[in-house]
Amino acid sequence: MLVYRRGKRLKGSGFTLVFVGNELSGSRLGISVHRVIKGAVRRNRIKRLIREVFRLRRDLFPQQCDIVVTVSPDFRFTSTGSLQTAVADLVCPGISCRHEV
RNA sequence: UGGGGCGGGCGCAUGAUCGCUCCGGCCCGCGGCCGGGGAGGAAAGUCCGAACACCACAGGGCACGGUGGUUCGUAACGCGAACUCCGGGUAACCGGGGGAAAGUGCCACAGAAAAUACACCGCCGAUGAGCCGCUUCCGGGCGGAAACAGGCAAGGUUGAAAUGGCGAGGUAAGAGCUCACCGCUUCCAUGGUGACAUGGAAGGCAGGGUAAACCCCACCGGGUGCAAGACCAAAUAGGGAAACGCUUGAAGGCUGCCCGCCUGAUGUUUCCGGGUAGGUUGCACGAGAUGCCGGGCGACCGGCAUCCCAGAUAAAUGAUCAUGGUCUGCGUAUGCGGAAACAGAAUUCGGCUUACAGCCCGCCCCAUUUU
RNA sequence: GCGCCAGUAGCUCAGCAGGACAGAGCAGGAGCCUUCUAAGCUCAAGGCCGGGGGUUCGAGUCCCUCCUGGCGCG
Repeated sequence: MLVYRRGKRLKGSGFTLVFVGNELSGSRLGISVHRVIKGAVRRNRIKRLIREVFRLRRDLFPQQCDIVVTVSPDFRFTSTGSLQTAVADLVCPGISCRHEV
C-alpha cells in the first residue's frame, strides 16, 4: 500500500515498475499478476521470469528499494533474455529519476 | 495393403552451474555445511460418493432430493464388471433400460374422431312397415326406387400418433364372426441365484403417446463443511442506539415445517464505532505404492516381500548451457534452422466429465490381393 | 480452497407446468407535425433465447454437459 501511494512509476510494455526507498540493507520485490491473465500456469510462469531477472541482474533495478512489478494482460515475454533487455531499457533513464528522489 | 472398432501405456532424457522450499544430521548464536525429497493424467470442472470434524451422536411424522433391467464388486457411489432385453451397424462393436389394465393432467395445427370408441360423412336395406310396376289359383310372389325403422364399422385426402396385421371363408353389407400364420394377454412346464429364455395350452383382442409432467413402487439420504474443528499468543473494549424478553419464557441449537428434546436471564439479536486479522495443530503411513504367487469369465479379492513417494501459505517445484532422441522445412548428402500439447497440488481418497501436440503396444472386424 | 447464483434484441427486463406468445420499455432508423429543435404520433427493422448433446411428434421452457460473468465465507 505504501509503495503504491508514495512510489515512482515506470511504465513499460506489458508491465509497470513501482518503487520507493526503504531503510533496509537490500531491496525487496513484490509481484502483482492480475487474474485476467488466464491460467495458473501462465501466471506462475510470469512470476518466475520476473523473479529470475531480479535474482540475476539486481544491478539493473534501483538499489535499497521496495519494488512492485505490476503485470498487464498484454505481457508477451517468454524468455529471461528478452525480459532482461526490456527492464534495462526501462530503468536506465529510471536511474536518473532515482537521484531526484 | 486399405478402412474401422476396443483396450492399455508414454507424455522429452542425461549431465553441469546458479537459485527456491521441506525433512534429517552436524557446528548448534545469527547463519552456514552435508545428505535426501519436490506437480498431473487429468493436479481442472466441483458433477457424485466417502473418510474426518463439529453441531443435544440426530428421536417421530409430513415434506424435499436422488437412483432405477438382473446378479455381483466395493468403505461407498449416480462408478465398474458379467449377463439379459430393445434399438443402430455388413461386422468387430456402440447406445439405451421400473410402472401408462392405481389415478390425474396434456396432446397445438390439421382431421369425422386425439382417448370414451360415440356422434359425422359413408355402406347395406337381408328383416319389418309404407310406395310404384308386373303377375295371380286373390293367400301371395317377383322386380324397382327411395332410405323410415333397423343393421354395420370395411372405407374417410389429416397427423408425430387412429383402436391388432395379412390372406381365405362368410354376409344384404359387414365384423376375430370363423380358420391358418404372426403379434398380444393369461396359465403351465423346463433351464437359470435372477433379469430372462425355450416349449406347450387356452383366451379371442382387453392395448395410443408422454412419467428427463404430477404420480405409484423399491432402495438411499440429519445438517454444515478443513475458511470444519482444537490450542496458544497479542491487541482493543468492557462503548453507543434500537427491538424483544426476564420463568405464562425472548432467542438459539437443528436442516423446510410440526411434535419432542436441550441451552436459557443486567440476556439475546441487529446496526454504528473500535481492535486483531499472527503462530501451532488438523496435515501427509494411506480403503498407500511396486513386485511375485494364488482365487475369480471379469470388475476385484487374498497372501508374502520391499518401499516411504510434495506439503507451499500470497503460496516453492525455476533459469541458463551442452549432448542425445522425436517431428518438421530446405538440401543428393555431411549439414543448417524451427517446433514440442493440455495444463500447476492446497484436508485426503474412490469415480465421472471435460481439455490434450506427438508417439508406442496388444486384440478384434470388414474389404482386397497372394499362397 | 469450499459453497451458491445468473446468461433472451445495442441496453434493461417479461415469457405461467413444453405448441403461431419470442414480447415490453429505452436507444437507433424512416415518415408526419413545426420556420427549426425538443416533445408527441405513425411505421418498419433488429434474435438460431451463452455453446453442444439428449427426452418428446415438437424445447426459450424438461434433463445432462461445457463456456462466460457474478456473489458469500474466518
